[in-house]
Amino acid sequence: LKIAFNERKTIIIVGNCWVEYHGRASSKLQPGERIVIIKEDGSVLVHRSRGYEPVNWQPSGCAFQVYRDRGSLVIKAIKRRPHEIVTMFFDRIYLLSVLKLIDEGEFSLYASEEDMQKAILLEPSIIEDGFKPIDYEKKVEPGFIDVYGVDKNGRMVVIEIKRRTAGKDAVLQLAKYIEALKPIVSREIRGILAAPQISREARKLLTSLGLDFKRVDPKKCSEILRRTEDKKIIDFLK
Amino acid sequence: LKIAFNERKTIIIVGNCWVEYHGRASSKLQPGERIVIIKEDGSVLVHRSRGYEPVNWQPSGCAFQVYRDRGSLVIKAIKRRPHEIVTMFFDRIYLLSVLKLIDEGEFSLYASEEDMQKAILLEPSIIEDGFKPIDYEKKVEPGFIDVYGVDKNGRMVVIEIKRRTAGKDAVLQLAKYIEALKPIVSREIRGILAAPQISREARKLLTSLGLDFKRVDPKKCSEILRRTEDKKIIDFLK
DNA sequence: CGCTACATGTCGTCC
DNA sequence: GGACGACGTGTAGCG
Repeated sequence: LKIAFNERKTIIIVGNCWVEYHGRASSKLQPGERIVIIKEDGSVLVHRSRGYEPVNWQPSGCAFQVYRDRGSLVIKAIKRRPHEIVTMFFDRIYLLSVLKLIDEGEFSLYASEEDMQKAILLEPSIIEDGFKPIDYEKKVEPGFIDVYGVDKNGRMVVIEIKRRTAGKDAVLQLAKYIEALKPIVSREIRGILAAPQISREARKLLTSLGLDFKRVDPKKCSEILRRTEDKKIIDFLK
Repeated sequence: LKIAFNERKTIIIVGNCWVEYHGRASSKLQPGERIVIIKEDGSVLVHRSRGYEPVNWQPSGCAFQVYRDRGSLVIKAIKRRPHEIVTMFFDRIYLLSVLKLIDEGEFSLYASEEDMQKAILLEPSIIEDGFKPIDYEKKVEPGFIDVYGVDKNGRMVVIEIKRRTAGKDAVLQLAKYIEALKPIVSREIRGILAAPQISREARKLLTSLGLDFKRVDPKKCSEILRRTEDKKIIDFLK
């Protein structure tokens, strides 16, 4: 097992164990049968029989100590910054598997907020006719403006993008950016929240602040992107 | 395998697979060797050889379809609300384990934000001398106030608790609550952000809004809690 | 079911 | 290394 750690293999252990954690918080897990995965990059997962989330874990970059103590196998996973320790005690092991996984497969995700941003820049009419983007990820005092530009009447437009139902936090974020821009830009500033949906309360707040909402579907955005990528390839081949 | 699903067992599969996901977004994972866990409550995890997070997953409550297609094992995990499908294709399986995990062990976590809240209510002096809490988790228009009360001079105090370094969002949250209370409470309102630390920018914002910061350590809070629990037991035994 | 806020969130990214 | 925001965030709690 120690050799396995040194050789950076992936380890699966199923057995009866109890776990302690100390770090940003502390936790204790009483004995029970669990699945433990220790990955080659030094990440650790302790999974119970239910639930998506691990009950205990450690992100990648751990150092390990393995030893026997009164008939139990003890594995310590130690991390610096933040300093955190997960200690696992096993008294019975049902399955122990040491693997070298070969995994070069590419992972691609579509319809993220980034896709929405790209789609708006490529096809600004999904916000409104005549909208012209000027820049994106623009730093202003309170943070970054997703996209800004001018509308068909030449008014400045600030856009905040959310890939899911926009809540009040999204409205406050948009309002914050506009407030920060007001002293810099003397012209009138419009704010548009672009999201697939908006919560009732957020809508109220938005209206009271004189800002706009524009329904934008992440899926459609990713389609626009792919269509445009295809077009690029076609243009290139011409 | 189908029987295993019906009997609500926990399944571990290690093998060469590719995965598709469609739902709120879409994703594709090219072939590679991975660890797949299907739990008895219908949650699914696809783990690569690195990283804390699963590359694909499904929260609990999935329905499953299992079949063979052109020499590959196909497992579909389907979820309603939101409607999402993860499809896994295996062409080689190195390890297949069907388990019934017995896990009744209790899990307890210390030093959460809830612990901090309880500690402040039990020992208000950790905020400041003379502070008297009135209520907690109080609903106001924009959300819930963690704790509020009065200081030694009878001024109203609103407290926002954060278990880690407070950022600008925490300051805005506190400011939001105070704004909402101003029309209701005619008296002066003080706002205190209670957290182990505060970011430089958040500090500036806090000061400019005339609000206060009080350093509170989550660990110390959990100690106060346990001390007080011990005291309760001692009092009970008297 | 919608909304709100927490989380040992984790992770990327920019300064 | 700190700060900040996104995430298919997940999860619990409340109306």
